[in-house]
Amino acid sequence: MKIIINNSCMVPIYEQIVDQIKSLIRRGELKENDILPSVRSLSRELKISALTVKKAYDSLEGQGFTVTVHGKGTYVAAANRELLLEEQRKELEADLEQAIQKGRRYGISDEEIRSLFELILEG
Amino acid sequence: MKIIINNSCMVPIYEQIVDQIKSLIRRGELKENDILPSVRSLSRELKISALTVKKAYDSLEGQGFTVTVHGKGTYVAAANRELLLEEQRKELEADLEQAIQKGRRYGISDEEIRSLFELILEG
Amino acid sequence: MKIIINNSCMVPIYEQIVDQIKSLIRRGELKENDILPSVRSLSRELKISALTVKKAYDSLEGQGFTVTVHGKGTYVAAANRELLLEEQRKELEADLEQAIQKGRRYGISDEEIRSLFELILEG
Amino acid sequence: MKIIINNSCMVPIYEQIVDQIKSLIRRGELKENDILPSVRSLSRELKISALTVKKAYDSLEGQGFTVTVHGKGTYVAAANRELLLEEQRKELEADLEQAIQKGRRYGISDEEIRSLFELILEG
DNA sequence: GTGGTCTAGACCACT
DNA sequence: GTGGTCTAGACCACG
Repeated sequence: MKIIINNSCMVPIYEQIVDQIKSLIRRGELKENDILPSVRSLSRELKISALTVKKAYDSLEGQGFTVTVHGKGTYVAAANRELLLEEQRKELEADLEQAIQKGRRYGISDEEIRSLFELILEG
Repeated sequence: MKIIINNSCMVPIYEQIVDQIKSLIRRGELKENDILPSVRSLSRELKISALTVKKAYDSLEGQGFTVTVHGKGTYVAAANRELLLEEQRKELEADLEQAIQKGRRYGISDEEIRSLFELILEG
Repeated sequence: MKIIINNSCMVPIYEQIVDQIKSLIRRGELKENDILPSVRSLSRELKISALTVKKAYDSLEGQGFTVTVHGKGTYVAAANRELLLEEQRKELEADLEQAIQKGRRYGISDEEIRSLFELILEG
Repeated sequence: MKIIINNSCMVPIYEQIVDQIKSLIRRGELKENDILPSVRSLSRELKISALTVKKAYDSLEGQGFTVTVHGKGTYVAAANRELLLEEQRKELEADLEQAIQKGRRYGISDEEIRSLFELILEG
């Protein structure tokens, strides 16, 4: 589990965990019936509160991506990777569209928006 | 002052006010030395607490967009177009960066992100 | 009455009026039994609210520098110019001392404080 | 945290808190990454509203002296000595300027003001 | 009338 | 537990 927490960005930690586990499932690095690290071990590994990891796992289970078996652990559910991919793509699309619309409301030209985008993407 | 409060979204009310007043300044609907509605009248109009409006006005003043005169009112500050443009550009940059980072967390390649971006921008 | 209002500084307008009339009395430009401009005329002249002028006159009367005769006007009281001078000097002394002490608390050297003072006085 | 609130003076409570925390940082009693008392605990300790403490903390963060992490607490920011020194110098400058202006409003000559200043500084 | 401060308590999100 | 927002109402100072 190579999960990276960015404490300085404004995305909540539990959401970063959810996003990255979804990504691992989509890419096939986590397959159906694979077991996730325990709440405690992951919290130790990431040096964050166990409650935060728990919140992420709860969210994943609520969305149907995992199944928790009491006393045993949390397992990857029978996931529809295609569906997941489509969902994530749509989420990204929505975010990008919202950003672009905001830029246009601000009177920033499409050319400027594009160059800004490329600047960030290239790093 | 046509300010619209969306209570159902997660953006704080005072921030919605700040954004919309900035927008009015940018679009020239509020000009230098124009007076903003009083804290109390706007709070009455929007049916929200006066403190919430005050918080918005404090934020605007802190960012240099307005000047408050005790006992008189809050006025649009001078020479803020440049400031506003820079500010908005940074805001757009932050939004784009966040979207890109989310895409990467989802394991979507930069190429895919770029093509999605172009699709939205062109479409 | 050459009273100058500085709207941009943080001293309340009514206090500026009080200070300057005290100064006129001290310098002998306003003598015992001289009549002050009416509230209305001074408010017109300074382009400020009549209530603000009234507040200044009330303050002066409260401190014993003027006497108001209903229906006639406001007159300079039998003033003790020496006393006034001493009072104002002490007030200035207190302000300067407080500023110097604050600077020292901040760890700023006397030399720096002095050069800052000279800069402001000359500038 | 030995913060003392003076209810009888006209300086707002939140500003007194801001000033004293800045002072603690300047004197090194609060170092980089130190955590400030929580809003609630300080409000309990000082027997004031939590909102008042929050306003002080917001001000400190706005001025770059602290960093607030949601759900964790408020921490002393890095590299603020320079900032603080500049800030304090400006504060002293404002106080001195105000004193000088008051002296001039009182009709006291610059020479008199200077000699008074020197008297206090040397004395 | 205006803005400035403060209270006491509520509900929410994050850890 | 933490901070973040919001309310409804109070009192003060300035114009």
